[in-house]
Amino acid sequence: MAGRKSKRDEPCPVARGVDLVGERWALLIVRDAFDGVRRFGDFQRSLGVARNILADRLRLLVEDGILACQPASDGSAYQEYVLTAKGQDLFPLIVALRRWGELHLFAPGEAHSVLVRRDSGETLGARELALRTADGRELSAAELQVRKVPGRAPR
Amino acid sequence: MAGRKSKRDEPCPVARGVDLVGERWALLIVRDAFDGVRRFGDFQRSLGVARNILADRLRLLVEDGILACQPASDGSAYQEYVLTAKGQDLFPLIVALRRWGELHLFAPGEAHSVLVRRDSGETLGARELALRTADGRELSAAELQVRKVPGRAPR
DNA sequence: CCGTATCCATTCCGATACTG
DNA sequence: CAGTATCGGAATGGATACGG
Repeated sequence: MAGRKSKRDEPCPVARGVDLVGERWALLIVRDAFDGVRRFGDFQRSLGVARNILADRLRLLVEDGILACQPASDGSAYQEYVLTAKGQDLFPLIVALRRWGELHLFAPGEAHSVLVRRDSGETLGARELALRTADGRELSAAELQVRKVPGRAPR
Repeated sequence: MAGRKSKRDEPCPVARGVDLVGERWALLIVRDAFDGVRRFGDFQRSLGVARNILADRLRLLVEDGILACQPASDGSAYQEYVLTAKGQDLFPLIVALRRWGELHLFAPGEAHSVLVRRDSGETLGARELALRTADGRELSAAELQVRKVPGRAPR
């Protein structure tokens, strides 16, 4: 008579998204995957998560098409986990979370990891990581609004 | 000897962010707040969450400085919950999640809520909701990289 | 209408032992 | 090294009753 309620059928993309990646480990695993981590043990050491939990989360992410499970790349007889196209599309989400964290979750001057350009090494701070229209103007919450699906029950 | 481990001291802004808003209800409450929801009962009906859980999450979000608890705006003798500046800065995160959901979590042609411009009513689809540099070019994962904090134990 | 308090089931998580 | 199995404790979530 308890337990979580699935939002897989909600008409709001945010709600469905939370259902898949709104869990404490999912986004951190994806973050590590963007960082180049592929092996079970490397995820485990990087995250400090219990192995059973990690195995379960990896399985779920593969089920949801966010990670793919490949036989191996080096000689190892084991699996490696890489981002699918769907998983790679989570990049802006990770960046948005990073930006918010940089802005609000560190004391002034406190050190944190940063995004840099792979070629030039140039650091991208919060200013450069904004949500913009094609003409480079920042999108603000004030000018936007959600239009709900008409023919749906309110809940 | 179990329970969750806090990531409040991690040097990665993503990890710290997950610690605050990486929970099943937090982002949905924030989403509703962007939608103009302010009252306890309205959150409750919109989310379908148990009242004790909602009260707890609202309290946490206020503690974390994401929501502010104001005495009232109409005559009601009760509270209302509005986004602080820190909370409003979560907008790009919500949008990124929405974009990903729109792209990957709906069947072709399936209806979902959309973002529209408040003035013109123009719909903003996934194409318009990208992460861009100031000159309007999309930022891709391939060209970026995370530089970790040097003087930290790998954990 | 707005919350708080309590109860119970389920889920989550960490530690550890175990198998290949 | 890469997982699986199991256990106990903690957190989560839903229902409901209660008081302001």
